[in-house]
Amino acid sequence: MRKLKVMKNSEVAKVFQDIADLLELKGENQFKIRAYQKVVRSIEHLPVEVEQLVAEDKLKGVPGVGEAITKKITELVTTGHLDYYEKLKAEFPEGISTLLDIPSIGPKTAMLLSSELGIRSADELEAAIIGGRVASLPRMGDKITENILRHIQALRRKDQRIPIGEALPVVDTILTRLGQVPGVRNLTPAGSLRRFRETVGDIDLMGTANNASQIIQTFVNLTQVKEILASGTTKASVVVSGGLQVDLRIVEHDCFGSLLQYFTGSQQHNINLRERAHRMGLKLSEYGITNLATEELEKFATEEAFYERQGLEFIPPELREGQQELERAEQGTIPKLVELSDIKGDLHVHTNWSDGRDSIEAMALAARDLGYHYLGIADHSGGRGIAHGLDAERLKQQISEIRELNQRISGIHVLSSIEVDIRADGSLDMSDELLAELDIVTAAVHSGMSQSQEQMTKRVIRAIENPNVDVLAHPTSRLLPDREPVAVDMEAVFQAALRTNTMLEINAMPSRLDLKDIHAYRARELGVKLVINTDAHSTEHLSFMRFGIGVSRRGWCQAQDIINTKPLKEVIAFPAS
DNA sequence: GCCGTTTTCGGCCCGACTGTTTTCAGTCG
Repeated sequence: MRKLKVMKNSEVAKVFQDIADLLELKGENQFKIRAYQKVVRSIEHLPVEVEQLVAEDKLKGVPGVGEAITKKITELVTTGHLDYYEKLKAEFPEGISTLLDIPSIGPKTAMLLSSELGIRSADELEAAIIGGRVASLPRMGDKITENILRHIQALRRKDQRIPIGEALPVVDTILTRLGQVPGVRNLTPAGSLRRFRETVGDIDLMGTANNASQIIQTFVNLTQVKEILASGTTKASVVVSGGLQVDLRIVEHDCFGSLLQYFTGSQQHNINLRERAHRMGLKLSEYGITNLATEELEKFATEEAFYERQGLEFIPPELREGQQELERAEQGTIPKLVELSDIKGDLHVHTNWSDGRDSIEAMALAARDLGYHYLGIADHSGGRGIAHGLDAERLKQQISEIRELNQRISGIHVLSSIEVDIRADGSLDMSDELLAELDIVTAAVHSGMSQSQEQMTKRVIRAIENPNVDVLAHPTSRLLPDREPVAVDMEAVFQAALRTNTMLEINAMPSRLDLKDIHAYRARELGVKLVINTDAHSTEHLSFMRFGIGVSRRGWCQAQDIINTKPLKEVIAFPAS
């Protein structure tokens, strides 16, 4: 029997997002619209394929999915078609919902532009504004049309979300400088950056201070500031080099907890939290908690106190995505998430033996400086010509050099490893005999990435099943922001890893973050062992570990789920068989 | 359209900003 083409979760989510947009244009009940938006976010956070849930009749367990949406999702993934959606689309001129992508344009404005002027795209809108046709419409003054033009031009410049790996260093520099201003306290990022999402749209920084104006002045005068958008007594917005917008808010100390909570989000987390509070007779806002009966406002200096007042355990920012975190906090079963300080070593770094910059010894000493107990040297195998990979002869040489180095240095143990190439047919680019001599074998796909899902899945699983392979590196081979993940059945990969006791890597390189958060979640849930590696190509890259920690925390991982939180003995002994 | 420590019906987060108003609609986070 021929299987229908698999519908990816992102594709299902897009259909429901489109439905929500169209219902907005239609002026439908806003709560119905919100129900669809909630489902979109739920699908985007799903750690398994929607198709699998449909097959197992488990859709009802997904937050925000009730009877009607269960039917629609089922129809969509089983037939590839959704009647309700097609009929809805037919009610509107094609393309009109793309107007909603322009900031400052909502459903009312989009419908007005479409019905009065027949506008269906950003380009048509721009021409209409310049031609003066838009000004004749009600509530369309000069300020509004100029604003729309600005947004259209900004969209063309592709001011979009940037990888967290680019944003975080900028933030570090700014926070270090602001931290030197006397009297400033509690400086911290908020928003998606604090939740450690893989990409961020803009950056929100928060803090408390008695002398707010002094810190605002310091902020807007930073050397990396290219443009000041706003600068007031408690808040400022700037654009830094690279086009990233950074907002700083300085607030009173006594309500910092509720403010930080509010600005950390996510939006869905806040909605769920506020609905719950409402049932308790409380109203939440960024200023604190109001008792609905007495109208009294209670303020909170810390997030811990804010959550505690609602009978909830503290929820780490990485878990605030509006999924199951409130129930867990209510039950007091929020896990103690893995932390950077739990990490005892890095099992995937490169040296100048292949495409790395530094020597084995330099990498080992840098790892020792980080407090690590061990370091795995995993240079490329020869099949990857461009990376100056090792052939059998050079690998043997490297093994003996590492042996010699371990005699000479103390405080860290260097492990002989390799990042062996998985060939197109799933065989490995190094003899089993030689692989067996290594402490750890990491395998990865670097070529033939356009294979079909069936081929790629077979290929990867064949590598996983090789008894010498301990780790599968960057399992989807995606690159942020440009290269899509390869087509591979992740559920099958997880099952194979589980069956063969093979570790899956959370590659911490900011352009990879692979496994990504929801994959880490699913793998952990199934009991697959994970390892967080930096894939460092220089000593500086060892600091990428924090990004892998962020991903694993978003996957609800504890130290016990991550192999490289364990002492050397246990790492070498894994897998037991 | 979803959902339940008040409910299978009647609610559904909350506040700020902006521009266009003369009391507020629309959008955003």
